[in-house]
Amino acid sequence: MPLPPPLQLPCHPKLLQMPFDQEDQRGIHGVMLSSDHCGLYPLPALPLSNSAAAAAATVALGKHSAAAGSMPNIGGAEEVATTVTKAGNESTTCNGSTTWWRGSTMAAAGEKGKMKIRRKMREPRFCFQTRSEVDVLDDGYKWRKYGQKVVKNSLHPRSYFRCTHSNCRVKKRVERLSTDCRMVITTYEGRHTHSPCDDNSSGEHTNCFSSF
DNA sequence: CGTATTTGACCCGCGC
DNA sequence: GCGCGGGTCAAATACG
Repeated sequence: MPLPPPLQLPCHPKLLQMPFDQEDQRGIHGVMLSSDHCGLYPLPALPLSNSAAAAAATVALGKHSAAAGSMPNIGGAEEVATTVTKAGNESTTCNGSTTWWRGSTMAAAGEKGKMKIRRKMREPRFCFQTRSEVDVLDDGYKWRKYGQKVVKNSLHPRSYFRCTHSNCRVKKRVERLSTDCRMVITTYEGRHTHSPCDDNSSGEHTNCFSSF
């Protein structure tokens, strides 16, 4: 069996990008979809720091075919997307940059003493709830883990990743639902400044999400 | 040996 | 002001 394809987002990346551009920069911006093999369904409240995320679950969605072609209420409140995947983690070769995120994050935040500034800055976020056998879904980007934390009210630790691209400050958190260990919550924070293809010189990924 | 991951410590925001 | 919990750092360790 060939390697499973990268994570297929349930809608067009252009649509995923929309909330970033339309909403303010303070809160969570998510595409909150749930998906099973037969369709999409609203999500329960997610364990996000911003309680407003709970309201995100109210998005009414049709069948997956509708989601693939159009995204209702995309410009409204925060939403979360979920898809089903059994994708494994393709191990792609990093470009070898030793500065990976420091060049961007530390430059933007300054040194440690300016962490306050950095933390004040809220990045737009997307949340995906995914039924997956693997924690880290291959979305076409190259991620580097920088932390793991056991969070309260969760049986599973939360993992923290950064995009390895030198000028990309995108982060993502990955955690499993305590109520259903098969479900993985992936939260993207920030926007990629590059296409996934930039991370994979092989060009293996044809579905580039240039919008995150 | 270079790179990625792990993990304990630290920092900060927020609620009380 | 204090404590808790989430997020990040960075040294140690693992891995290819």
